[in-house]
Formats: sequence, structure tokens, C-alpha cells
Amino acid sequence: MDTKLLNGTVEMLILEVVSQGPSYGYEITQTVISRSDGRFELKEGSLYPALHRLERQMLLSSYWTEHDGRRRKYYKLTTTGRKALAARRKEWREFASGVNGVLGLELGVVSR
Amino acid sequence: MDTKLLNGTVEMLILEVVSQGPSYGYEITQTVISRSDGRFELKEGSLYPALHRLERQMLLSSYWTEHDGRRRKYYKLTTTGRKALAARRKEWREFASGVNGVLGLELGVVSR
DNA sequence: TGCTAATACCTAGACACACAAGGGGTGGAG
DNA sequence: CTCCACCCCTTGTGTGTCTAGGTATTAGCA
Repeated sequence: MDTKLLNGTVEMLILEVVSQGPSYGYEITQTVISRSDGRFELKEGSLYPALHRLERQMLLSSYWTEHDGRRRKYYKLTTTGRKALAARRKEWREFASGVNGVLGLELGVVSR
Repeated sequence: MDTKLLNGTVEMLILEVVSQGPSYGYEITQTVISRSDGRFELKEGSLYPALHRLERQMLLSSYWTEHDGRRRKYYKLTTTGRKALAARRKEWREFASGVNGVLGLELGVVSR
């Protein structure tokens, strides 16, 4: 997988995962791996900075917990974050349509 | 349109356009605009460096022409370039599938 | 006991690439 | 004579991903 393509989508993927319930860094990477059929392996060097960026932008809020002697920093979507996710999903569809248009692909996106 | 998403796709778009016959910088931008329904406006600051990059990688070859007193630098796909385009199209589909997987979307035929 | 892997967080620096903003120039329309 | 469409190019900036390192706990295994 060409990592360059990931540019700009990482934040959306994080928002999406967290939108289904609070999650923490390590778990987010695992979720992304499984939900992308093993295609995306979100690296820590991109994950944590992105998480902090999203929190600074108030799209996520966080809290620490303790679990089996391991500390976890959970993130949850804010109201603003939920709106931002909707916007980014729309942007993604637009973008994919554009690319597919240039490529001459007739594919569309359908809700499951 | 979030320009960050374009990262990594610009070269593919150029290869795709040129694959349908030799073209030159300015024309490529116009083709991309129309084929993407006005969504992508490839900027010169990304276009020309990308063109030169692709030529250096031997995916494109070029030649100058004169047209109505204006010089044009035409680019055409090399054999290597054609293979590279096929590979990148495949990569794109993989990538889009991955993102759609995480988003809970499915690529398919648009229902009407 | 010591080693390794998995779980869990983080950051500094390298690197790639799209873009803004500048440069050059021609031809035609008002 | 000014402006726009056409046509090429480069420098510098910003942003975002990754590599490679750091810290720490727990569990499994030799």
C-alpha cells in the first residue's frame, strides 16, 4: 500500500473508529487493520500526532483509565467532531468520485 | 476539495490522461478539470514538478512542438509508464476499498 | 532467571509532495 | 494598450506520514 495515498485520510479514519464508541490509540490501530482487511497499518508516528491534533481542534476529548495495570488514554467524539466526521466523509466521496471520473471508472459508493 | 487528499494521486491522474494520447501541461490540467467534473484543479506548482518527476522515472517521454506561435511540451507514455499506470490504478482501488471498508461503505454499482 | 512479544503511551527528525507566489513569454480581443 | 487565455518554469513554505527511538507493564516460555 502506497503510504502517500493515506495523506489526509488518517484523521477521518480515526474519527470514524471513535464515532462507534470511545477507543484508545492501540485499539484504534487494530480496528483500522481489521476494518480495512489488513490493508492499512496505522503507524504510531502518525497516529498519536493525529490524535493530539484532533484533540487540539476539539474534535476529540480524552480521559485516562487503568486496565490490568496498563494505562489507556481513551478518546471520544465531541459534537463538533461528529459534524467534522460527516463533512470529511462527504469530502472523501467527492474526492473518490473525482478520481474515479478521471480514471473512467463507473463505480459509485453505496451504503451497506 | 481538501487538497491533502490529492497527495499521491496527482501522478496517477497525469499518467491516466496521457495514456489516452500525448498531451501537454496546460491541456492536462483542463482535461483533469473536465473529467473530474470540475472537482480537481491541478495547480502548476504541482503539475510541472510531477511531470518532470515522471520523466526522470522514465514513465513519460517528451518533445517540443510549435503551435500558433506557442511552444508546447508534449508528454507521451512509455512502455514502463503504461505498466506503472496499471499498477497505480490497482493501488488506488485497493486504497479506496480500504477506506470504504473502514467507513462502512461498499464499492459497487450505483443504484438508480 | 532472562528473553521476547504484546500491550500501551510518546516524540524528534527525515522526507515527500501539493501549493502559493513568483518568473518568463505569445496571441487575440476590446 | 490593457487584459485575458494560453504556455512553460522554479523557489520556498507548510503539512502530514513514517522511521526510529524512548518509557513502562504483563504474560509466556526456555
